[in-house]
Amino acid sequence: MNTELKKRAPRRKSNAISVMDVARAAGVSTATVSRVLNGNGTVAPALQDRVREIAQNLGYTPHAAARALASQRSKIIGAVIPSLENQNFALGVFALQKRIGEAGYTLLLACSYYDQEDELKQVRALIADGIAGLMLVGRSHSPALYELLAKERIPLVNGWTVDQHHPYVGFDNVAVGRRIAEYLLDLGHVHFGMITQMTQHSDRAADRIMGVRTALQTRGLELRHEHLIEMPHKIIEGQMAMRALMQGPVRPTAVICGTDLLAVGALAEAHEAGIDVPGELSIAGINDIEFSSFTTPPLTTMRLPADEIGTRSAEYLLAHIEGRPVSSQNIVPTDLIVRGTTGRAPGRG
Amino acid sequence: MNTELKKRAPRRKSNAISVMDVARAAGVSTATVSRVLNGNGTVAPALQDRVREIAQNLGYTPHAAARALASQRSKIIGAVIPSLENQNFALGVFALQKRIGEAGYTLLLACSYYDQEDELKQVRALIADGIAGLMLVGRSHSPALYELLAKERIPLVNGWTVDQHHPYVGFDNVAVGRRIAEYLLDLGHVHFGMITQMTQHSDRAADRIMGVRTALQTRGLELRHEHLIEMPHKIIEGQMAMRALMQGPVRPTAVICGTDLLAVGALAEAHEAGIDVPGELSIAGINDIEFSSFTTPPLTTMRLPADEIGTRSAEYLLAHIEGRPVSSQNIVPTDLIVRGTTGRAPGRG
DNA sequence: TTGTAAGCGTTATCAT
DNA sequence: ATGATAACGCTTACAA
Repeated sequence: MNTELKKRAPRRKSNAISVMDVARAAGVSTATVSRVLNGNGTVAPALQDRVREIAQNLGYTPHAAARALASQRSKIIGAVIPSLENQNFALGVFALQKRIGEAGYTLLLACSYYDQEDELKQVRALIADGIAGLMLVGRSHSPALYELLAKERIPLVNGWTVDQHHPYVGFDNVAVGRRIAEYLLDLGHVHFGMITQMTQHSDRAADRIMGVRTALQTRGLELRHEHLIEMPHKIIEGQMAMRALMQGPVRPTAVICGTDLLAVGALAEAHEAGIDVPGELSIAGINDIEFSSFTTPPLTTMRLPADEIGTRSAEYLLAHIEGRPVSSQNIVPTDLIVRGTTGRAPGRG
Repeated sequence: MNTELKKRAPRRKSNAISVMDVARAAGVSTATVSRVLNGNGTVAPALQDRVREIAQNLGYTPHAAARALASQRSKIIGAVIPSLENQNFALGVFALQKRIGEAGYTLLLACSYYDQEDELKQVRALIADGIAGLMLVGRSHSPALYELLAKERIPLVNGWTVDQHHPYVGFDNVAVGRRIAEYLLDLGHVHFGMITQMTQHSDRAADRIMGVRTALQTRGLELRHEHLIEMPHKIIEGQMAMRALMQGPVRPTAVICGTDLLAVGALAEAHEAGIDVPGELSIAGINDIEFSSFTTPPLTTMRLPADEIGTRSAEYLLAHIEGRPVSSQNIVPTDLIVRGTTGRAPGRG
């Protein structure tokens, strides 16, 4: 039997500073360095300071992959949003990133393009990358996705929605729809139109429609089928939708738009068509984007604090990861912002 | 000497499927599985198919951290942008994410908040996470950042700019400023104002100002000190700036805004002040955001294709990582979009 | 309190 | 063409 050591060419190593380098420089073991830098274990205060200083001077940054592999946890949080084109989500992600960054976590970001299968694929990739937590948008996700997350024990939070079965940070989109509809009903409107994003891709849009419908039904009114138009989420599509709405036999006097972006398009069409807003026609949006204060007239809308959703989602995830107690139900406040595009129904003034 | 095996409590393992599981199920070694899945090495075609199928059926996803550790490379690309509030950057990141996603990479996203030190910190974190490539915005970065990247041999691309010393995907912001100024000069304007973002935080803003200045000087004109206003990047700030501009002794007849967002604010102020645009005053933006087609009148601006910057940055990075040849200089086309907010100088019509 | 070394899930080297 | 196994950089169970 051969007892000599097998020799083998060393593998290509990164030229970065490692725990070994720090340990050697400090005259201690790698275990001690690790303990100091991770704040667990017990190391004499004086030694701690010395190790920390040496690590600092050497410019040591722990290799995240190695750490993740050894400890079976990572400092990466994932988020999958439908699209970054929607500023609402961009702002939410921005706030999320900021908050987790303060806690030493980094953000792995993916987009689902409003598709559940894509979303599942993205989540698989994020899991492979070892995320410690995940933020999603809405509550309609692939069952396989929920299973996967449960199996891997990865904390999840659904944003921009409320959810019976999973932790969430958001608001009740049904209530949002109801609220804006009730406001217009109180203004005497009877004939309603609605322009929304594709409900096929957005449980939020579907909820808002339901809210509007509910409010109308309570007053014995209804949202006529031909007065509900679903469009891709673009200003120009909002304009097209409004044009279609104004060509029907019964013209609505109040048009609720699922988002401000669509409302801006609707408003632009009213302008072009010479329709007086809010004299002849009231238009309302949902979101309160920066722009909405600067349309003419300024847009009446519902304020939905995207940044707060991001921040509180981050806080939920961090707390959950670190084992601190947190509520799984996180309602974020919404507000009706009355500006210039809404008024009493014509002839009810 | 003690020759018995040391026993030790097993460490907490993840319950995910590993190469071992696949290897066992296929009756081969882990090496073979790895070779099949990574497409290197040489494995009999029939075996390849079998292994691939088994891996598929088992739902095997390689552990990214372990892979990164063993292979010293990762499938993660990093990006640090000033802010996600700026839709321009959001769109660029969106395109970048999409393109690298198609190639099996994921996106680690961080924000610098327009601060070089923050940016350096974020890049450090991304490097620790083992990014295979990095996209930054602009060309003004901490020297330490450049050193770090060089030392770690991480490919970098600077977006939204041109750069003498580093790979870039973007356009010459000086030329953009010059172009819009020349257009207005040709319209007979002599008195110019300019509203821009804080140059302190943006080499792009500084470049655009220089471009405007250059154009004016060529015609023997100048941008007066009190006619250049730097503001945070908000619509309302654009409005404030315009108000200030209109209160001075010499009122400009043409105001160039560093971004469309500022231009929207400026336009709103002109409206409120009862100033006729473009009769009395021409206003131009830079960016061509979706909104700019829907202001009244629609905004004249420079089109800067953010999505193309993202896509081409992704392509540069991927090519570089995979050792394919690519150009380090990537100019993206910009266009003057003449719409309704600009016209001949008053009295020159 | 500190050190030793096993083990995390892969890849890549060497042997067969 | 395939298998055995060292090595990747770190954390942590256990020994000292």
